[in-house]
Amino acid sequence: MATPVEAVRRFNRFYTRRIGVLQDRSLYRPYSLAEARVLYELGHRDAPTAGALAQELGIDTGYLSRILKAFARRGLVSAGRAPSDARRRPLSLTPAGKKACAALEARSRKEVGAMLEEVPASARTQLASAMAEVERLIEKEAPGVSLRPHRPGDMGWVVHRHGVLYFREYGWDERFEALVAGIAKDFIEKLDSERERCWIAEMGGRPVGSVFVVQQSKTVAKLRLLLVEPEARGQGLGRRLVDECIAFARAKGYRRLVLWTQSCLAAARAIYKAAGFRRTRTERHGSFGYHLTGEYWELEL
Amino acid sequence: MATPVEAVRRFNRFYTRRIGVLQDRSLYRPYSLAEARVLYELGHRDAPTAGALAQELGIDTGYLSRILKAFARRGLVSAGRAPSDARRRPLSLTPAGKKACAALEARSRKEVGAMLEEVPASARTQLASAMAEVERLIEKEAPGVSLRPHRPGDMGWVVHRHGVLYFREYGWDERFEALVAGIAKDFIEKLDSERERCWIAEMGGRPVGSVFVVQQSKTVAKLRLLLVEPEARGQGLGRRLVDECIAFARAKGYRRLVLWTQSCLAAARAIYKAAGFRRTRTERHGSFGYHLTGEYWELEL
DNA sequence: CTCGATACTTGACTAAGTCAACTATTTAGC
DNA sequence: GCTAAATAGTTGACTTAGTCAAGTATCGAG
Repeated sequence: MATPVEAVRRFNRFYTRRIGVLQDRSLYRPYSLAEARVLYELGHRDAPTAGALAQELGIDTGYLSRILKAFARRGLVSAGRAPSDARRRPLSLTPAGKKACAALEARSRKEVGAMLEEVPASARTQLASAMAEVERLIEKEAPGVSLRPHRPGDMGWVVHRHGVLYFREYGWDERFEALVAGIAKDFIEKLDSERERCWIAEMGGRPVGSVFVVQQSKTVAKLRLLLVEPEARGQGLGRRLVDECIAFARAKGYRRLVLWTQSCLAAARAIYKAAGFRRTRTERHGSFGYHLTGEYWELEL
Repeated sequence: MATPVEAVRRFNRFYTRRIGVLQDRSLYRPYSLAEARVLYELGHRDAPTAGALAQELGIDTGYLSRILKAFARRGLVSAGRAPSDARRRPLSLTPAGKKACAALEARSRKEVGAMLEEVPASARTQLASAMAEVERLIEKEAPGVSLRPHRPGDMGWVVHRHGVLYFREYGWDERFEALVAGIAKDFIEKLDSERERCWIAEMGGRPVGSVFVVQQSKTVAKLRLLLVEPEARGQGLGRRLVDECIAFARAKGYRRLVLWTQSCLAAARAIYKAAGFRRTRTERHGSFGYHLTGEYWELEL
């Protein structure tokens, strides 16, 4: 795959062409593309001023002024007056303007619909969500991360991502993934929902992290399957997940929170250490195709 | 989420604006956007004719002719002559033209790079792949489906998608997902790679289906976890996966291929039936939050 | 009340893009 | 091999789109 810069440039070329095709002049008749965009904005916002429109659409104010004048002449828009500032002229569509806007929209919808006919039906929603993703990624700040309890599909996600990431980052083979699958299975089948819990971290509607607390004995809880996706790292999510577990274990009256990890998992170990865990024991073992050193950590609550 | 048509329209508005910003006139100086696009194409294709360029870029031939003439005057392009057809004039950049093209590209790269600075680093590759996906979905036919053996991450994917899809389509809760996780775990841990197998169906680089064959006894193989993603349905993939299993079971000398399914899974049952399986027994049970009728099917090999 | 912004308009212009008619050549039909 | 239709590209005459800077009206701060 090319670098992001090249990928974006490629996409720009592609979409410039595509928009050119989609925005054939004749589609907007009797309006120009700029006019059509203005009409659209007027139909979808609440009495904007000329300046706001110019900024939103990125067009010259002089040009816009002329377009609006032409619209006014044709009886499509009427300019009110702002109560507080007589320079501002809040614009709104007249009934005729609304009709023109609706007609234009209908045509656009039809045109896009025709284009979508070419796309296999199954791919259309994929297309919609890929487009939404592009927009989200360009436009918005990284969306906030929220935690939620697990729901159907999440156990599989946890297994899947453990499998992929530990293979990619440490080379661990499917046996590790199978271990995780077993833990996930047991979690669901033996779940005591009063004393055990799973948190899924979500960012922009997709999971980016997980952690589990399960009961090891009446007084000892065990933290398991802490995972943070690469794209969500470096913002304290791991720590947040661990803190959630600690608070939960305390609230439920456990006396100790324990966990098992590997010496090579530096990021996770740093989190445990910072959260107050102590290493109690280490143990060499050969698993998932490697020689590993397992570590037992615990935290008195 | 809106309909695909609305989503595409929204994206068009969004990207029109974005491209407008990105394609500020001054960026291409001393060329116009159209000139820059022509220059780019000239630099990246092998002696195209004017007609080919016009078609590729979707611009008027007359306009293009003028642009090319201006380029020729500035010594950026030279038109050769096609050996077979004297009307065609294969175009190529002179060294000066190549230099101009490279300069333009460098500027574009810099500009896009600056824009990408605003996007969190972790999101950049996501952006690139979302863009590639949009392009792929619009442009290309649905890519072909291929089968491959499993690799790390696949077991989790199988669990995940079973969890999500059976919940969405039939309401089955996490206990079903846990059952699948157990099957996946056992598959890896007890795998006899000579007599057992998993196939993952891939479309455009992402998994869209699965099926497993495991050994039940020396002479009996069992087909499990047949799954086809909604986007890949309706093109015989389910049948293809089942056929793969049958061929494998035959090749390995099994005498019978059996499977367990549910009466409500109409699509799967139809596939089994068409492949020659017979139902041998049914059994009511309550699982995953529903009253279900399990069915045992088998095929003499 | 004055000065410097702000919101919008206007005049004068250039660049961009379109359309149809034109030349030169090729291809297909007879 | 000649002619008509088709194709590749060019040109002239035009419209539209977009820019820039100067202009008017109004506002807010001192």
